Amino acid sequence: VRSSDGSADWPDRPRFALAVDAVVLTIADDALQVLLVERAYEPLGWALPGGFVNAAESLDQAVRRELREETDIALTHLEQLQTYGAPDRDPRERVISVAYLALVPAVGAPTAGSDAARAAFFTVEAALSELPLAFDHATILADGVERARSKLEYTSLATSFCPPHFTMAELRRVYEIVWNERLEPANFRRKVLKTPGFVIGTGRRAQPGVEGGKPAELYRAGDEVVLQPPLRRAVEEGLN
Amino acid sequence: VRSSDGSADWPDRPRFALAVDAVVLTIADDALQVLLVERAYEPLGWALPGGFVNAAESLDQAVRRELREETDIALTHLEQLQTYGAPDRDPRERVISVAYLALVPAVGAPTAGSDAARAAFFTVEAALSELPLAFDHATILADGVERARSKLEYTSLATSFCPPHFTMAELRRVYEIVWNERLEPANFRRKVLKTPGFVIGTGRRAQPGVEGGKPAELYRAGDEVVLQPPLRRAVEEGLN
DNA sequence: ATAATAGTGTCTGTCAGACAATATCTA
DNA sequence: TAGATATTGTCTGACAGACACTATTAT
Repeated sequence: VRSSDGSADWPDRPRFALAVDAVVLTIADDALQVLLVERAYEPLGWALPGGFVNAAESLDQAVRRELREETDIALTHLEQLQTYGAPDRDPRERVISVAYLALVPAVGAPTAGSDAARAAFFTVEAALSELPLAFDHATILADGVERARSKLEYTSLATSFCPPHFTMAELRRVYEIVWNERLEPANFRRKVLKTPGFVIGTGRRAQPGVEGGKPAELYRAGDEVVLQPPLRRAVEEGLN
Repeated sequence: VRSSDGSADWPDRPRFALAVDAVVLTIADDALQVLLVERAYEPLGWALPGGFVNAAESLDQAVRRELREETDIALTHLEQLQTYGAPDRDPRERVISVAYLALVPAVGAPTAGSDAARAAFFTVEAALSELPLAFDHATILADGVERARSKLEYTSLATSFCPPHFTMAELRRVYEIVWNERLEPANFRRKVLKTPGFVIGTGRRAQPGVEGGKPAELYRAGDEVVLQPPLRRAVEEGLN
């Protein structure tokens, strides 16, 4: 063992191709959706957006660069997920992939930008059960969704799915969709408002829907904050 | 963007040296300790154990191989922590490091095995404040300790620090040392025993200490289980 | 008996689940 | 007005913190 390296005169260490891949989640049409791109080269099919890391850029820079080419959406949250390095995960050559989790507010089309062959949001359910995802991307996606689910429990991360101004019902809907479980509006509101910094009330109110109803107060996201104690989801179920 | 690769006829992608480094934590002398090795090559000094990944092995295999050369302790827990890839984190050449967190029961000497120049356990406090750790290993260590601290809250991971048979006081002591905070014995016991699968009672009892006292029941670790709701530590404090 | 450690019982405050009641909008 | 959604209030059970009390060992 040579604690992370040999000596300077050991240039014969193996080198690896290094990629970043992103699980970009959003909420649209009352469902949790993930951004996928259609591959232009073999193996064809749908895959997570990503690409190879350049020689001089950091991993964060690499994933932001790749996503900027995919979509012009502002990433409201980006965190490293895990690194996948099974020797045969790419059939042609060994590729190490550093996976990221990104959350974006609901938005229209993925603005198939620049050289993207095709990019589109799919429901997570469809991506995992109907599409054959390339490489080990189904595993990465499942891990990303599980990370998002569990971080909603103990952080205020859910606001990353929301637009700049949102109502309490919209925020609650995020939880209900991600957890696939119904939450009591009154109790949810109490918990969110009792957590300092989770949301910040603007004075304004939303337009009532077409059905009428009392106009809801508009909030904006606070700093990311830890919920102590956490919000709790019932049981394991749903996908993955 | 080319979804994680270009084409098969694009062999000009950059290649990177890939290392695994491990934060190996244990509890000894009433303190949280970390395994460090003394580097045999420049830059000299102490570092986390680790080494370069071979061309055909998985990341898990690589870290287990490197640790087997360091110590013959059975790893009771091993999980991937995060990947560190800042372009200048190694002064000589760019090296991507996949960091792992390992927990081992208290044990004697680190059995400086095989080609290890020198290996020893240091208290985390000393490693972070007194030693200059090589590369970004201080950051990795701090991240590993924080991961361990937070996973004690919501999983039964603490048993990984214990020998095959342990008393409730020993398990509680793990929490007190890692969190640097005193826990109420009665309440701790109630919480642990009320969580199905956290510990399994053996019929046996420990030898009373030299001071006497009622012999404590011996338990062994159950499967890793999620604490719902979690055990709670008071506030952020201590190291990191 | 006394000291020391293990283990039990119990009171109390906090908080989440359930749900009733009130407020404010549209049609 | 009725219908819909937002918001407030309240009752209750689960559970953690605090701490007194009992049990079993050594000296």
